[in-house]
Amino acid sequence: MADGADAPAARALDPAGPPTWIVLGRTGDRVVAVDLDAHAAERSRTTLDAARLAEWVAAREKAEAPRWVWSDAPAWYAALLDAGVRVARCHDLRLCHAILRDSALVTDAAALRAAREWDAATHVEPVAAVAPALFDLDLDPDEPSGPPSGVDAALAEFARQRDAIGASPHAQRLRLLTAAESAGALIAAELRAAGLPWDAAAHDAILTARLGARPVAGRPPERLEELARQVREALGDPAVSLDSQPKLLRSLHRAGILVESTNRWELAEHEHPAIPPLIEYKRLWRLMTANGWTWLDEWVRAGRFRPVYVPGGVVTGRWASSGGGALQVPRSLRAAVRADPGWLLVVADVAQLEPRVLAGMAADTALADAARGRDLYAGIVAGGIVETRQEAKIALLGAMYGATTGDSGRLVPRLRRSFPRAMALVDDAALVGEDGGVVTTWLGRTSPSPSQGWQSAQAQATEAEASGADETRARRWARDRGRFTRNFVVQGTAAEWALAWLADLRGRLERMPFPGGAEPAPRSGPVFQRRPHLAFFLHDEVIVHTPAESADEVAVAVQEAAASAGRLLFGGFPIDFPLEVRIAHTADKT
DNA sequence: GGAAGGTGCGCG
DNA sequence: AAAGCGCGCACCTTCC
Repeated sequence: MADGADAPAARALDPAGPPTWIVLGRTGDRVVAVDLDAHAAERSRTTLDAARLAEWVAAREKAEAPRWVWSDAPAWYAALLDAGVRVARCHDLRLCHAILRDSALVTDAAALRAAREWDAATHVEPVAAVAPALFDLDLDPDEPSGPPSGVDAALAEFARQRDAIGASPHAQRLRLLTAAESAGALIAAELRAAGLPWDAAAHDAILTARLGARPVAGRPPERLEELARQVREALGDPAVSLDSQPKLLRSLHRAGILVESTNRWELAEHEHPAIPPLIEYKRLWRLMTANGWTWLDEWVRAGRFRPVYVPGGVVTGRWASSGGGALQVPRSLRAAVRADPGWLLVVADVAQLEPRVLAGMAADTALADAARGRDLYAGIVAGGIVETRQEAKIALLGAMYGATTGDSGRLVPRLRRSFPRAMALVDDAALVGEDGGVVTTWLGRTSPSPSQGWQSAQAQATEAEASGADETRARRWARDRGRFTRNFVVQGTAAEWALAWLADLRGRLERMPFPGGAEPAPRSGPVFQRRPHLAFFLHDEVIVHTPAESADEVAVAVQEAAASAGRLLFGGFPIDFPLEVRIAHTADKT
C-alpha cells in the first residue's frame, strides 16, 4: 500500500481523518450529535429536533467537512439527500463492524464479536414511491430494522472499532478499507437518489422490435407465441409447456433429442428443427420476464431507473443489489440508457481488472509487463505464452477461478511457468481454503470460516470408519472451498480497487463547477443532480451523467481516478489500470 | 397457500 | 465451444 498518496485520493479516503468526528444517534424524534476530536475525546453534545437535522448537518458540513459517524447510511443519508444535503465523508458503523469483526488483520476482535446487535441487516428504506411491489414486504413498523440507532450505542461501537484498528499492525490498511467501504455507502445512496437516466420509450421500442407489440395482460407477445408454435410443431407435441423444465425435457426425449438439461449450451449441441426456435424462445422469454413491460412499469419513474444497491452485499466485498436486478441489466437494453437533453454519459470500464489487481498483489513484474498498455491478453500472446488472445483469456480466468479440466485447465500450467509469483498467490489461497483456513484481501477483508457442516465432513473423512463416499465428499467440498478462497483474494481486492476509484472520482466530480458557474441556491432534492454525477456502477464500470460541456473534463477525471486508485493500493508498483472510456448519448456499445 | 429447492440465465 | 468464481431474479415443482 502506498504512503503519501496523491492529494485528491487522500481527500476522498483520507485515512488519517478530518479533525472532527461527529457521531449521530436518535432517541424518538430527537437527534443527538456528539463532537469528537481527533483523539476521539468528546468535545460537545448537541440535541436537536429530527426535523432540523438536515439544516444542522448542512451547516456543519460547510464549516468543517467532518467525518459523520452513523449506524447505517441508508437510515441517515437518504433523508439528507432528499433534503438536498450531501456530505463528503462518513464512517458507517454497520459495514465497518462486519469487516473488522472478521478481519484477520484485527488482533483481538472479541469485543466486536460480542456486540452482536451490530450484525443486524441494513435498515430497510420505505420505497413505495419507487417500487410499490416492494411495499408488500411484511414489515412491522413497530419493529425497527437495522443496527442500534441510539448515540450511546454508536459511541460504544465506534470506540470498539477504533481500538481494533489502532491495535492492528496493519492499521493503515484497515483505515483505508473502512474509509473506502463507508464512501461506498454514501455513493450507493447517491446513486439511488440520482438514478440512471432511462428512456422508457426507447426501452419499449426495443421490446416491441424483438417481442412484438405489447400484449394485453396475461397473453404472451406475438413473437413469443409464434416461436412456441414452431417448437411444439417440430417436437410433434402440440400442448407441451415450454416454461416447465421437466415437461419440456420429457418432450425433447420423446422427439429423440437426448439432452440431460434444457440449458442453451447443451441444446445447441444437437441438430433438430425444434432447437433454433427453442433457443430463441428462451432468449425472448428471459427478456420479457426479467426486463419486459412489467419491469419498466415498476422500476422506471420520471426517466430514471433507481435500483437499490447493497454495498458489501457479497462476501468478497462486491456490491449486490436488491430489486430491479440493477447489476444484471442486459446489454441489449443499454440503448435505453440515455442522457437528458443537453447532457451526456461518460461510460468507463476497466480492462481486465482482476488480473491486474493480482499482478499488483503478488508484485509479479512479468504479469505487470504483459499488462502494460490496453490489452493484457494481447500482452500474454506477445510474450509467446499462448497462441491466441482467446487462449490467454481462458487460461487467466481458469487460473483465478481454479479450473482443472477442459481447455482452461490445460492452459493454466503455462501461466504457472511465466507468472510464478501471481500463480503462487492464488494457489496458496486455494490451499489455505482447502485446509479450512481463511484468506484476506489486500486491504484486510477476510473470508468467512468454513461452515460447521464443512468442518464435520472433513473431520469425519479422517476417521478410521470413514466410507469411500465420506472421503469423496470431503475432498470435493475441500476443492470447492479452495476455488472459493482462490477467487476471494482477487475478486475482493478488485472490489477494493473499485471502491477507491469510485470514491476518488466522486471527489473530483464534486469539485467541478455547476453549469453556468454559480452554485444554484439550495432547493429540495439532491442538488448534485445539477452537475456531473455518478449514475451507475457495476463492479468495474461506471457511468457518469454530465452536462455536455463538462463531458471531456469528466472523461479525464475518470482516468485520473483510476490511476490514483492504483497508486493508493499498490504504491509505486508499475501496474496500469487502463480504461475504455466513451462519451455518448446512450450507454450502448457502438 | 406459502416456503424451500431446482433450473436457467442475465451481469461482472 | 463450454466448466471454473461471485451474485439476483423469475419461474416451476415439491412438500408441508
